[in-house]
Amino acid sequence: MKEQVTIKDVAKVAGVSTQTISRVINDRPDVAPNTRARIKRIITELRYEPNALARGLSSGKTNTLGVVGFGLEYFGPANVLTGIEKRASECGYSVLLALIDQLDERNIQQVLTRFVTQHVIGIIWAIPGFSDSMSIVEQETRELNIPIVLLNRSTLPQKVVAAVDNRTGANIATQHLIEEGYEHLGIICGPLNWWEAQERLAGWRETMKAYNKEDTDSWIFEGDWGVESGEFGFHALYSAHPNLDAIFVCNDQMSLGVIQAASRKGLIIPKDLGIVGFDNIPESRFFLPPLTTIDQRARELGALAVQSLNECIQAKGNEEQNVPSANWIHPDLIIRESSQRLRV
Amino acid sequence: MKEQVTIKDVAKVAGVSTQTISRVINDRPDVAPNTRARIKRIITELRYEPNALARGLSSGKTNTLGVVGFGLEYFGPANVLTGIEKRASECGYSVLLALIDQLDERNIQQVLTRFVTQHVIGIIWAIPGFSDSMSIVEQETRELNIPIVLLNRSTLPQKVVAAVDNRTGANIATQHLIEEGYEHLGIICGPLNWWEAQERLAGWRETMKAYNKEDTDSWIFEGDWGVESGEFGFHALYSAHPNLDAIFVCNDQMSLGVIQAASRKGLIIPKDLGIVGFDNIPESRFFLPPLTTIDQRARELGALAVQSLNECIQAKGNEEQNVPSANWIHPDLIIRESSQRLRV
DNA sequence: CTGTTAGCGCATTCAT
DNA sequence: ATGAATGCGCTAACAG
Repeated sequence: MKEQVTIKDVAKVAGVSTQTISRVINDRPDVAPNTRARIKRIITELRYEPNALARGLSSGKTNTLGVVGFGLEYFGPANVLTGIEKRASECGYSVLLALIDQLDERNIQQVLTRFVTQHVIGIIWAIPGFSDSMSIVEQETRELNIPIVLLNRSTLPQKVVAAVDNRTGANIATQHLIEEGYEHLGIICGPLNWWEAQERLAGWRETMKAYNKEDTDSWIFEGDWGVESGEFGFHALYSAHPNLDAIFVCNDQMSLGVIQAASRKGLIIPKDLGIVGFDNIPESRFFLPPLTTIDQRARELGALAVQSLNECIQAKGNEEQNVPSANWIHPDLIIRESSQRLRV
Repeated sequence: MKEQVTIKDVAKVAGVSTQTISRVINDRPDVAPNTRARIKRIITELRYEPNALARGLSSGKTNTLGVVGFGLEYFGPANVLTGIEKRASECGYSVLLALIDQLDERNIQQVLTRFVTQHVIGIIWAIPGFSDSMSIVEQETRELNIPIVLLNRSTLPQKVVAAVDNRTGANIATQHLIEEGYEHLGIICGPLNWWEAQERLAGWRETMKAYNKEDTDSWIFEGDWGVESGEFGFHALYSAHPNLDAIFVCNDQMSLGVIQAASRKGLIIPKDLGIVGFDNIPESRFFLPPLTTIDQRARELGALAVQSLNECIQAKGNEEQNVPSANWIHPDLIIRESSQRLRV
């Protein structure tokens, strides 16, 4: 039973008061240089580690961030979390993780309560923005008085949001297809109660309009992010429009379904059908053919979230000014074979 | 600025001492039923939530688990973490997450120190067992006096390990191929400094031997889990053994590489080449052809880890008996088209 | 069944 | 530049 070394033990050995030790471990300026050095030496010798609980209780501040996550089995969310953890630990924060699968009020309250009792100093809400859940989240977090950053959702008054610029991503993808010479473009989008799916669809529409391709409604298929819905989507669009020659597929899983369904129909990709996906999952590079796709840079989104949260935390110390803002990650187009008609 | 409601406030309103409140929130038996009910009512009315920091400091125990993870961008680890978080929150634990990418001594110490200062009540070490890192981990965690469960690695004296039974998984996979009538089996395994890769190879060898297929060394290719190494592996094995008719590929990513390389060579799967993978990633169901694979049940492994840890924690309270043990998850064979020669 | 006393390890506020 | 006193919110140990 290794007894814990406390600030008192260090003080006793150093022959000073506990306050001085406290000053040293908090890097306060008002300690004599040689005293500080001596104390630091003793601290390492004794292997003293400050008790985070006591610190938190006494100061009213912890160095713990609460992170609410969703769907870690998917590539994007898992990478966001990785980015969050990395940057957080770089900033000296610990990460308290809560995963949610159902966004009902009870779950949300439970998670937030846990965070409050643990006195996290900030919260990152890394849950996809479902249109039907906005109000609950907003309501529950409003009274919290803990800085919070929301990820990948529409902006909210008084809230800080960090997100991938899905709309621009869709612009880039669509434009790329058009510039490769494809003329009859469809889209297979995600479930439209997801903010991300809405944005990608909107971006596609914008670009289509910019190229004078209006009247696009019958060229839209709403999938569910799964491989199978890519297959369904392809069949639906292709049978409605036999002249279909390109599809912007709003994630890589569904793209896989499209590739397979189209190949079975005898279509050659990219000659007969151009495809651009979204996500850049590791496998997409090895699809047949390799998939052109949009890289979300999810890890960087995670880092950005911590960054933004950190600013809120600092700002809170200075003034009671919780600067609401939106911070965007600009996605990248990764060009591979599935969209390159010109090169064939 | 919402002031925190404390146990004192509740006590004052209830007209009792803080001790009684403490007893109620800790579900101690020695409180009069109606007093308890009254206090509970007041607690909800006042929206009182106990301060976890104060509790931890005072009692010397927290309800926080430390989890060290690795490679969340892969399906297995992400699912293990999901399983951990779910079961942990069911058991009333909070999860403190630390991610590591490099297993050097500094990183390990840093993570463990963070956990110690936060006074976690148990640790789950969800890092793949690399043969070269065993000693460090063992050494660093030996003095810790915090219950710890290690995941997916060889057993260690005095330590609790929870793992997928990779060897049996490989047995099942290999046996399945043989029973489907394949005769000339190769294996593409993972990096052999991974415990999991070693076990799968060992399982394959066991079964091969059981079917009187000895002298297998030239039928082994060591990959790196990536899609490309599946391609390499196939080419290497196929050129060395043109009569190769089946491969046990030790993860699904590499299986994808094999499928593609073999298809390009004109081989028909499963007629000319049978393939069994490992992991059961969501995409594997949609490979061409759909992949027969071993499901690790990673989520259940995560749950099992929490379970085991919980037992350690309880045991520690009762006696100083830290029962070392090994807890196994039995993997499942998922039969799909890629291995079914008989049905063709 | 309930209350009193003491203290967990540290930071804050005032001294000096 | 350093120290003494006080309290953060809660629980443990004892008393009654």
